[in-house]
Amino acid sequence: MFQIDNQSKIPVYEQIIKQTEEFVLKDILAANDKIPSVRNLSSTLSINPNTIQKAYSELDRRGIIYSSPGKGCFICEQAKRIISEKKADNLKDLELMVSEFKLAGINKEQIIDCIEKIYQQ
Amino acid sequence: MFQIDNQSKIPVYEQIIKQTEEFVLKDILAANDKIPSVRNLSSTLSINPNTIQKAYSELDRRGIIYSSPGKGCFICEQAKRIISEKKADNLKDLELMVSEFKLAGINKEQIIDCIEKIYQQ
Amino acid sequence: MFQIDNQSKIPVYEQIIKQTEEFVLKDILAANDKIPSVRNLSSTLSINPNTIQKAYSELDRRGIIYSSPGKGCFICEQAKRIISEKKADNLKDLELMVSEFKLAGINKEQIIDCIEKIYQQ
Amino acid sequence: MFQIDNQSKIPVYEQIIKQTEEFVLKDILAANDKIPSVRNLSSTLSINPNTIQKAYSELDRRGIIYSSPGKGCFICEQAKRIISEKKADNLKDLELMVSEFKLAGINKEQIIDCIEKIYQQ
DNA sequence: GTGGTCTAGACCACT
DNA sequence: GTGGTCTAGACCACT
Repeated sequence: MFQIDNQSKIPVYEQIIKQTEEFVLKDILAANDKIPSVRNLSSTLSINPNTIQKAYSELDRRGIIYSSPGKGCFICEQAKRIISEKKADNLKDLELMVSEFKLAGINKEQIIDCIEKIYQQ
Repeated sequence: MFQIDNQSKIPVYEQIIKQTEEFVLKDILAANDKIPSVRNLSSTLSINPNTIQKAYSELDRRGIIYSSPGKGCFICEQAKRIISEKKADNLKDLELMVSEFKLAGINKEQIIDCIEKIYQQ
Repeated sequence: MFQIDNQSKIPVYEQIIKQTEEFVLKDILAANDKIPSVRNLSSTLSINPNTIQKAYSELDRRGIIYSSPGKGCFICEQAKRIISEKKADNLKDLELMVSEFKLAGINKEQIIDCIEKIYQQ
Repeated sequence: MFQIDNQSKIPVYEQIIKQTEEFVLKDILAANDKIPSVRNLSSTLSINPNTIQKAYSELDRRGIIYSSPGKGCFICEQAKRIISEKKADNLKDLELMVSEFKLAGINKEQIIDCIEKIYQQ
C-alpha cells in the first residue's frame, strides 16, 4: 500500500502523511477503516516505529485519523472533508507559482493547456 | 533591496538566491549590473558572511552571476534566459499540484479563473 | 445507559467509572441498585470484558459498588457520599484553572458570570 | 528556569510546553527572546534531546516559538496573544468542572469564595 | 497486540 | 553550534 522513497528529500514521515491523505481522497481508505498498526507498518516498510508514530501523531492532530491505544488507528469521519478543504486553501500556492511563470515569460495558453490535459484524464 | 524573513522555514541562503533571480526576471537587475559585495550585504542584512557567500557561490554555479576578484559580483549576460528556462521546467510541479486539486474535487473553472486573474494584472 | 466514545482519548474503563459515578450523583443509580453484569455490558457496548472488569474492580476498590458472587454488582450504601467528598477535594483543580485564567487576563466577572449561569440552570 | 517533575503523570514534553507558555504569560519570555537550545536544555535538565525537540516542535506548530536551524529558537511576536486566546477557549472546561461541583452538592458560595481568593492575590 | 513516551546516539543541512 | 530526521530499543498503560 505505502510506497516509501528513501532517496527523496521529503522526510519519510511526511511521505506517509501525504500518502494516507491521498488514499482517503481516492476512497481507498474510508471513515472508520483501520490503518496498519505502528509496528506492522514499521516492519512492512522496514522503517523505525518512531517514524511511523510521528506520522500517525500528525495525522491524528489534523483530524485525519484517531488513535486508540490498545486498539489501533482509524480514519476519522470527517477526514475526507478536512483534506479537501485544506487542499482548497492551497489555491494561493497555485497563484504564487503562476505569477512566477508569468514573470518567466511563459504564456497563459501553455499553462491552460497543461490544466486541460489533467482534467481530461 | 533584499528582504530576509528570519522566521521563514526557507534557509536564508535560498531566500537570497530566489530574490536575486526574481530581480533579474523583473529587470531590476540587468546584465553586468553590480550586486552588493558579500561584506556589504552581510552587514546590511545582519547575516553571517558565510551564508551570503553560499548564496553567491550557488548563483555563480548556475551562471546567474560572475565574480571579478577585486571588483565585485555582477549579473551574467545570459542570467535572465537561464532563469526563465529553469522556470519552464517547473511546469511539472504545476501538473502535480493541479492533479491534487482535481482529486480534492476542485473544478477546472475555479483553477482557470485563478490563472486568468493573474495574467490580467 | 452507558455511552462510550471510542474516539475519546480517555480510556474506556475510565469512561465507565466516570459515568457510573455520574449516574449515582444524579440519582439514576441508588444504593443497592443492580448494575449490568460484566458480560452483559461487554456485549451491549461491544467492549472487551477485561475492560469492563477493570472498571468494576476500580469502582469496588473505591467503595462505589460491591459484587455478590453469583448475584451481580450493586451500588454501595455510601456511594453518593464517597463520590461527593472526592469531588470536593477537586476544588484545588479549580483553583489551578482559575489562576491560569487570571494570568491570561480573563477578568473575575467573566468567570463568576459563567458560574452563576450554571447554578441557575 | 524550567522545573521538570519526573514523577508526574504529565509527560515531560508537555511540562516543557506548559512552562514555556507560562513564562510568556508572565512576561519572563518576550517576543523574539531566544530560548535555550535543544542540546543546552537537554543537558541542563538531563533529558533526552528528542524529548526537548518534541516540545519545541509542538510550540512551533502552535505559533508560540519559531525555530531557525543553525540559529536557535525564538518567541513569536504573537505568542502571548495566542496563548491568552487559547486559555479563554478553556472557559468551557471551567463550565464542565463547575457542573460537576454542582452535582456533588457543593454550593455556589464555596466556589465563588475560591475565585475571589485567587483574584485578590 | 496497540499506541505513547522516552533514552541513546547518529547524521544532515544551515549558520 | 543549531534544529530536524531517523534508527534501535525499552517500558508503560490499555485492550
